[in-house]
Amino acid sequence: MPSLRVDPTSAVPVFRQIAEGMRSLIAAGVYRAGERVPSVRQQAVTLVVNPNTVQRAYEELERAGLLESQKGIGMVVRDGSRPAATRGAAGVVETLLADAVTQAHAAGLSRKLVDSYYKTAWANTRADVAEEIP
Amino acid sequence: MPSLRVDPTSAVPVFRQIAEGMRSLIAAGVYRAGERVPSVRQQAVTLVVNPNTVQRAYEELERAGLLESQKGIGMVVRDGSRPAATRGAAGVVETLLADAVTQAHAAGLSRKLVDSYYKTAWANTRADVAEEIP
Amino acid sequence: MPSLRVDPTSAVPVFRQIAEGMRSLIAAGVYRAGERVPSVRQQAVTLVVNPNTVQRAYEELERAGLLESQKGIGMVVRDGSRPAATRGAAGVVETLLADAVTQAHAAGLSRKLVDSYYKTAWANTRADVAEEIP
Amino acid sequence: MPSLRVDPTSAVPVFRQIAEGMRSLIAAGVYRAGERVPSVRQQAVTLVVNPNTVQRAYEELERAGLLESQKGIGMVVRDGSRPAATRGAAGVVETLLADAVTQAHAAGLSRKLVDSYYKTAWANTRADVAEEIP
DNA sequence: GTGGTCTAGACCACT
DNA sequence: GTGGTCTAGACCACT
Repeated sequence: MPSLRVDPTSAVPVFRQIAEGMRSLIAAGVYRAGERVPSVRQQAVTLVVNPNTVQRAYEELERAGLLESQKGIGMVVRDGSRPAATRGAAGVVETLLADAVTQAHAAGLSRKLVDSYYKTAWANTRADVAEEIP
Repeated sequence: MPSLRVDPTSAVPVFRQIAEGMRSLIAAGVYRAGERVPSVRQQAVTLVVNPNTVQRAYEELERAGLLESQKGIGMVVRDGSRPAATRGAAGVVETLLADAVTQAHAAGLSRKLVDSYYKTAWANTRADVAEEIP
Repeated sequence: MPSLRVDPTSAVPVFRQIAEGMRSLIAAGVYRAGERVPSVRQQAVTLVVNPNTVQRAYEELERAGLLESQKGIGMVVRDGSRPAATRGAAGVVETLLADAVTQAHAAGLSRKLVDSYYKTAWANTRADVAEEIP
Repeated sequence: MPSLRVDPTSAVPVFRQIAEGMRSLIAAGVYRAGERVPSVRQQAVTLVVNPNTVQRAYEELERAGLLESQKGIGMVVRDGSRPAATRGAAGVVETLLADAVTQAHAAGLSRKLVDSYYKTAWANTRADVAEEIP
């Protein structure tokens, strides 16, 4: 089961990590249209983070049209948000790959070496999944 | 010739962008052992950045053993720094690719789509080079 | 017949929207002295709102002297409440207009432009009425 | 000289009052393209408000494309932001007027009475200006 | 000094 | 309990 984790030492702000992580979970269909996502406080406990930080992440997702807040109820996934979430995640992945390739090229790394990193990354991902299944 | 650029809007601190950019240039052989790198002030003017920021980047490279300061001369590339720089750049690229693949997997993106992004990234890099040659 | 509606996304608290809406209906003579207003539960269903929220609005109207609760009957419009309701609504309208004009003036909008907005607002109101008559 | 004030008792969040107030000042040409606006901390002292609240207002203006943050320097008015600010302020004024007229109509207030409020609002604004000139 | 992020903790409206 | 707003105060990167 995909889960949300946060790296407090990363240069990427924690609230953005949470927003992007939730977006991935929506893209993956873990949270579906009309369903509630974990409440601000609950999520804060899970991620060991201040509620305000989660709040900020959820606000960003609301502005992006993926979530909608219902007074006294909680945050709910909006209709049609899955394709939008997928597009957003795809954009991030595309940018990361472009950055990686640009840096590799600038440092004169061989295509062969970088290809091997790319393949290994996929292999490790599958391995993670495999470990979780049994 | 690959050049150093900085994105002030990025989440990655500018001093780190400079340090990693310089490291790539060393890895690529643009700056060779015994050669001087641009002075802090010169570099600051070129990158439209505060000298303190460049200073900090150079300190990081000194700690990493890639540069050393020679009195009255300036910062000089240390002997044997090229393979170290290459290893460092390779590590960053490896991490970026791993992040990209992990996020792609979390969002349920198809391997096929992500492969296409990866190939396009390489194609764009070559196109850039081609443009720069004439 | 003018009806009561509530905008849950507004910055104005829902309970206040309800209180002011009811006051307008009293001012307009839709609810007359001695008559019952919709029960808390009924109103809550109509407005798709929690009964507590309606309750709070009715309490506010009670404190304002427009409604009184009669045991076994429900909330009833008090004698002489119509002029008071009209004065209250007039005060709100006066404040809104003052705010609008103050903000227009602060932003340097021309009197001509703001006059046109004001006239259009009246025209739209009449159009709404016309639509409702047939 | 137009100044920025905040009403902490209003239902409108303070950070939005600040954002809209600053937008009016940009629309009025008090802050011009390329100029710095008061720093977050300075503004917070002036308005007797927490810096985070000002920060949030400035973020909203940044998202709206009116301000731009320059690292270590401060928030600067973006090129071409004046017409955008004017349009934004006009929209708010239009909405306030529409609300006022709708509520007046719902309460059965006479057009004559509401017109007199509207005219008085303009008269008061001019009076304020007159008071400030000598 | 300037903006950006985060924590800790409080109060409010609404369910 | 749920989200929304706000204060007080801290640390970071950058000028």
